[in-house]
Amino acid sequence: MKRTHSCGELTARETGREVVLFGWVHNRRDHGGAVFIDLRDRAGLTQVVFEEDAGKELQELAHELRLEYCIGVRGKVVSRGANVNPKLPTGEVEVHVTQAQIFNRSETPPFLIEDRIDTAEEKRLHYRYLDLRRPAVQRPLLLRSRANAVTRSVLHERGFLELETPFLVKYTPGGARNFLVPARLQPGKFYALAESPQLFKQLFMVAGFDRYFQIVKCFRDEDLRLDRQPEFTQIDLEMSFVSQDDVFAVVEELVRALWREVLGVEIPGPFPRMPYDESMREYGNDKPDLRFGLKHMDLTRLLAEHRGAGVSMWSSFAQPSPGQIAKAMVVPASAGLSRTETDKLEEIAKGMGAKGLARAKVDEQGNWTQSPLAKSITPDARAAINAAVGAKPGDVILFQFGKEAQVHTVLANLRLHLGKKLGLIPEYGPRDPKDPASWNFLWVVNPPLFEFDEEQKKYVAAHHAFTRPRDEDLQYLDSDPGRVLCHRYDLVLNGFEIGGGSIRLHDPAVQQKVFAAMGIGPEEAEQKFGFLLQALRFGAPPHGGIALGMDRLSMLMSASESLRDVIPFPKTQKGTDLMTDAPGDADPKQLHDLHITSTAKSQEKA
RNA sequence: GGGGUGUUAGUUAAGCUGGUUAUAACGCCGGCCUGUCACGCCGGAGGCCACGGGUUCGAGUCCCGUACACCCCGCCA
Repeated sequence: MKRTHSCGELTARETGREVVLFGWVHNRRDHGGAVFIDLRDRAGLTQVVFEEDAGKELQELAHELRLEYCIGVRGKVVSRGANVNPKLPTGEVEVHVTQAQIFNRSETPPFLIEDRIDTAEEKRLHYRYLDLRRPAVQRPLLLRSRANAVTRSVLHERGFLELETPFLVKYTPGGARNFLVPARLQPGKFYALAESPQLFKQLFMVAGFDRYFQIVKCFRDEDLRLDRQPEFTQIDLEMSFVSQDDVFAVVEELVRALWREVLGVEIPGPFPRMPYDESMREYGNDKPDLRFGLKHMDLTRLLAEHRGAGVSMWSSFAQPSPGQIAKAMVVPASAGLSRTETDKLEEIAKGMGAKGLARAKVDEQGNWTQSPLAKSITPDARAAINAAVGAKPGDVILFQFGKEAQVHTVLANLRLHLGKKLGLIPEYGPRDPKDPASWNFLWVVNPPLFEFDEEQKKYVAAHHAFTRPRDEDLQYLDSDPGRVLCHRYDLVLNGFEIGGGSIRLHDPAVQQKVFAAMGIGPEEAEQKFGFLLQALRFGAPPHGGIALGMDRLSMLMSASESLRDVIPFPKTQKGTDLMTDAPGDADPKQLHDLHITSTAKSQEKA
């Protein structure tokens, strides 16, 4: 038998034709006489019928069929007349079997292969090849395949060359933790798995390739999250002789083509931009979800003006102290937040390291109730805060104060939590994938070049050491490095960072100053980044680029709940593969060949 | 490293303030049934209640620990 059609394509047009279908038994309805089988393949379902008068042999075979048997049938396409099944695209017809073959029987599957996925993810991952049979599990992967095709097409069209870079690279300090690979041929030495092609793509620019892209795996040995896997895929690109606007133009064209070709949605451009500083100030992170409000208000200066406002836990705010801030967020009266619910918010805040969650409910007179602050707050300060945050009667004001990063983490997450709880945004995914307004794209631009490392008591690169400072900030490189902003940009979609990049620093003189600001001398720089620094001295062109997270893009486009849903064989939060049981043990011979000794406590062998 | 949620037939769940035989649906097995499409009807099998301790006359239920999965903080662009 040779397959003539898929299980998703037969319609009334094929009536009367003899066809051969291959697939899996999706469902069976055995009436003793006639046996109905829903035959499934990637393309869909077709009802095939073993009729009572089909002959003894066929009848016996039909009764033998069980779920997930892999079979082939030859038969005639027949109109279902009055028995049309409107739920199936192929519901107008059925195939009356004249010949059938069982290619392979199946054990009873551990879960049903159906669209409704309520099986524990642990189980699904253990039998991932069965889980992947589910049409609903296949759908995001089909979408991703399409996105790959569109990406290649758009970028090739725009003159980008698809060039490959090594995975086995030299470890470079800073940034994400690398996976290490022992080098058998060089005893005691290690490769690192590339966390990104960053340095190599810059070398492509030095080499004059002008425009490079790659859909490429990256590896980072960091803790996992809903949107983070240890190996993931980036659409990585780099361009010579470009400004930030040039990069944005290409990326917006690519992203809009993806939404147009894959989802059939026309996203308006250009995408809005927001300074990093504004994002941190109003949303507490660098990837704000602008589909809803609940902005944060900074009260640090106000508290200083009111000498701590009479509240003992705010007394340290009477004098401004670096790194310490006070912020508030207003939950509108319309949210109808109960006291219990507010208490629960405090638990969430504490879970994120907050000491507590001071809050105040504003009454008709502007007084505060249900609040530990109510007694001590000075009336002046209360009125000033009410005015600053725009609180109306019935509103609840939530406060966080202390270390800047801590305050931002807590308030940013509370904002997201409330956005979902109050129904301002869905739990996950876009409200309506077909509605352009459900997709909030945003460029977050011009973050600081350096951040101050409290532990090392010095400035370190916020991104990497080769990001170009803004020209107007070059004057502060020596005097006030923290003030220098740079040509770094992140693309944000619905609160997820889906891409990030920068215009690179190609001027050796400025580069030297940047290193100096971080306390890195010429020798140390040479030792850490030697080959790149050397390359930049041979007439390197101005260049810049970006990397887009293909997994996150696919997750968002397919309205999936997790990155795992767009990766065929994902890892668990502890980095294991429940199907293959990776990572596994290495035997002593292997370790010996690799010149490796394990210091891990030896595990009991079964 | 830390916080939270969960773990009961193959699967998904119920199981109350601890009480003697741990339920249901789907799946599975057997039988019956020409028109079903979540087919139907009759019968049946199937449990280390995640694991290890403890409290108790008695633990699926309460307590402690461990493992695993998920979400989050730290970490990570």
